[in-house]
Amino acid sequence: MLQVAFIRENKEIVLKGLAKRNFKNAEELVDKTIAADEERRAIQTELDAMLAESNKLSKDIGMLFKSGETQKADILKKKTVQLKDKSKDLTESLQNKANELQELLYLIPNIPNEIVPNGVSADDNLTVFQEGKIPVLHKDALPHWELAKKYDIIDFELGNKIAGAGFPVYKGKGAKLQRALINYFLDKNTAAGYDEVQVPHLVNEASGFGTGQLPDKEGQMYHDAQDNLYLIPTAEVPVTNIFRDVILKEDEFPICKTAYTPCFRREAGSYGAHVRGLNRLHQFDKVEIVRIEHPNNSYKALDSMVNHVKSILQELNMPYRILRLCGGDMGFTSALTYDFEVFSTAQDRWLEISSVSNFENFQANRLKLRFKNSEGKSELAHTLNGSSLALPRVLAGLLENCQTPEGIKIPKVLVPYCGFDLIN
RNA sequence: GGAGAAAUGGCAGAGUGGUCGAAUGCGGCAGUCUUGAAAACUGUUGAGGGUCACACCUCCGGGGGUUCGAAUCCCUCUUUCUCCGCCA
Repeated sequence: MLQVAFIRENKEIVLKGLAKRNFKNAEELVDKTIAADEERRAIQTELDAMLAESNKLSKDIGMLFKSGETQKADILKKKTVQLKDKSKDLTESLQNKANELQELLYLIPNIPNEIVPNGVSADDNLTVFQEGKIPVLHKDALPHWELAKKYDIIDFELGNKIAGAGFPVYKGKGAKLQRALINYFLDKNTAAGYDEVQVPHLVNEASGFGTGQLPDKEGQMYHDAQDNLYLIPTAEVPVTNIFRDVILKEDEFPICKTAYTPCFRREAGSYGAHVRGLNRLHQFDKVEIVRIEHPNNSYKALDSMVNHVKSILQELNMPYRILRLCGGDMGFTSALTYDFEVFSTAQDRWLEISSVSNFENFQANRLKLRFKNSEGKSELAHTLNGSSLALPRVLAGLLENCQTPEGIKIPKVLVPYCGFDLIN
């Protein structure tokens, strides 16, 4: 969430940013927020004055008791009782106002970076880079869900039986290829300086709020009501929350973490051909990279993350492109996002396999993730994350693009991880 | 799951109803001394709100209560430790 002080002092910038997101009724919301903040501070000031008086009286009473002047003390007691009633009311209205303000702040998305293109939908995203040769496949080439069946490496029906749609079972070489990809990605990430961590796959409510999945994406997460825990939709949640309520020293930057986790998404409302096979799942594997950065360095860090993901796709020899998301297609919490898409030759379309974002201090504000700056003051850090990489669509692209009449040729870099170079 | 103990500032650790945002030690930072460093000495050192700046307010695991007044008493939740039970 944005800082109230920032909104108060930069209303025009905020409105301009929201306009880029095609955000409806922006000015009304911003004005309401600023008003709520002003009211909150007014109440706070009034309450503070009352408490100050009450504190002073209590001290006086203490002294009077000590010196034995109990009658005088009793008179003061009566006064404080009155004050207490009033301050109780004020405390309540302060709480209400603070909650109201909080609710309003939760509704305001992050301000897009200058270079975010205008636009309303995915069609308006800007292709900033493209690389890799799109292979010409033999005429009997198949989409990955057919290949999965043909070689018996992924069983969607079996997953249906055990859990439901969107929970595939990987078998044999398919399962091993999954494991190979995970290890390969983790090795690449750690070689690039990201510390590997293993984190919980369930998180509490505070963590959900910390990274912004709550309250706005409540319905997208699986929720265990009994213990009030959420299955993570991405490793971003537990990994970034490592730094919730943390004040870093300036020399601790940069913080670079990588984690493999399964990801769980309800994907309520998805349907159609675009969710076939591995295209959209309720459970999938992903290796994530997360960085905590000094504000001065976060965009440099974003570039380096983009280059890192590039290098992986180059090694895998996959045709891919990089999109700079437009205002209308960007996530709620992001200031700048680059999506990576792999071309799926048999489906003749691009599949999103990675999303790399700078959240600036939007998440940090909720997380209370700060650092001591050179003046010794606490300042919000910047958070970034990206997939490096999400498995299912990499696998889909790989199966489709690497198919030959003899079978699926495994990219060279993966062979040491799999122990085989052909699926047939 | 049962029984007991505990949770205080970066860390250790005092504080059981009144000038306590909190002794003391360590650590950190700044200075003195030194060619430099160490040692020693001196000072400084939590977070948030608020203010032009002060003042002032809130916070001693979370929430609630008693009281004129709570780190301190009561209730509750969470977490940690010890013992027992169960167990990959």
